Amino acid sequence: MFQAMSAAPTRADLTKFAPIQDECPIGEAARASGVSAKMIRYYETIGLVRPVTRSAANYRSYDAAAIQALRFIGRSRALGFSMDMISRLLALWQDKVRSSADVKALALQHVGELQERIAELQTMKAAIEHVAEQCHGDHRSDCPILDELKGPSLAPNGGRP
Amino acid sequence: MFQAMSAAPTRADLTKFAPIQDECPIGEAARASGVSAKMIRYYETIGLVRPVTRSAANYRSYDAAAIQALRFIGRSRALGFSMDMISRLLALWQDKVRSSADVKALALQHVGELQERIAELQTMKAAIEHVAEQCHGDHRSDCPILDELKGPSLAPNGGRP
DNA sequence: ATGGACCTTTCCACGATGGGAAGGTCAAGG
DNA sequence: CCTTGACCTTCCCATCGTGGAAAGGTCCAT
Repeated sequence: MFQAMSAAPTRADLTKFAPIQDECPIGEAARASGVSAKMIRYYETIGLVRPVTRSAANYRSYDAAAIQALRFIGRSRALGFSMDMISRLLALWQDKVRSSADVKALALQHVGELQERIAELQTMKAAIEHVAEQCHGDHRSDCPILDELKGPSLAPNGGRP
Repeated sequence: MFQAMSAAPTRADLTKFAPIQDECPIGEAARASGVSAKMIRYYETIGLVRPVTRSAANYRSYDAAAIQALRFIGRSRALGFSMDMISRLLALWQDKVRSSADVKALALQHVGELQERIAELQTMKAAIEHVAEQCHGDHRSDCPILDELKGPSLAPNGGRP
C-alpha cells in the first residue's frame, strides 16, 4: 500500500500518509469516529475490526470506510449493544444480501435485554424507596433500612415454637 | 481462640470447630448467608469484612455475628449497592450511635444513581425501538436500524455548500 | 487407611475502558 | 542539521465483582 511509485521513492514519500486515499493515522481516526485510539487498538486485537494497513513507520492508516466502521461501533456501544452483538451487526451491515429481519431481530433482542435490566433496577429502586419512606431519617439510630438489609432476624430458638 | 482448655488439649480438640460458640467453617457460612465462599474470602481481602478467627488447621471460623454481616452484604448487593456504599452501610449498622438520617441519605443517593442508570437504559431502549419500528423486518436488505448505527453520512464535499 | 468432601492459597479470566512507561517518528522552526 | 513536542508503537497494569482451576492440606466416616 501507500502508493506505487514510478521513480525511486524518497524516505518522506514512504512514511507519509497518502492523502490521495484519505488515509489518516489513529489519532485522527479517533477524533473522526468518536472512538478513542485506545479502544480502536483494542477492537483490532479482539478481532472486532480487521487490522488496517500500516505505514512504513508501522503506523496504522485509516481510510473513510474504516472510520465509518469505527463510528458504527461507537454508536452501537452508545446504544448499549454488547461487543458480541456489535460483531453480528457489523457482519450484517457489511453483508449486501442481508435481510433487514435479521437486523431487526438483533435489535429487538437487545431491547428485551435492556428492558430486563431496567426492570431489575426498578425493582431495586422500589424496594429501597419503600423502606426509605419508613425511615424517619433524623438523629435517632433505629432504622428500617438497616433492618431490611440485615434481613429476617434469626429466630433465637431455631424456629421451634 | 478456640476455647481455653484447662487440661492438655488433644489434637482433635484443637482442630475441631467449637459448637459452644456456634462457629462454622466457610462453606456453612456461605450457605447460611447466601454469599459464596469465594466472595466471602474476597470481601475479607478487600477489607470489607474483618478477618475471622482461624482453627488450628487454618480454617476460617464464622460465628453468628459474622454470618449476619455477610447476609447484610449479600442483601445490599442484591439491592445494587456498590462495595463502597456497603462499606459505609456496614459501618453505620455497627455504629450504635448512628443517625438514621445518615443511612437514609446513603439509600436515597443510591436511589438517585439507580434512577440515572434506569433513565440511560430507557433512552437507549427508546432510541432502538424508534428505529426498529421503521424497519420493515423482512427479506429486503435496506434497514433504518443500520442507517442509524452508521450515523450521519459524511458529506462528500466536506460540508461546504 | 482410604476416599471424598472440605479447606487453604494463588493465579487467570471475563468486558470494556483507562493509565502509563519505554521507545520510535514526524513536522515545524531555529 | 538538530531540537522539540506531538504523535505513534507495544506491553503491562488497574478497575469491579465474580467464577474457575490448580496444587496442596484436613476432616470425617467407612
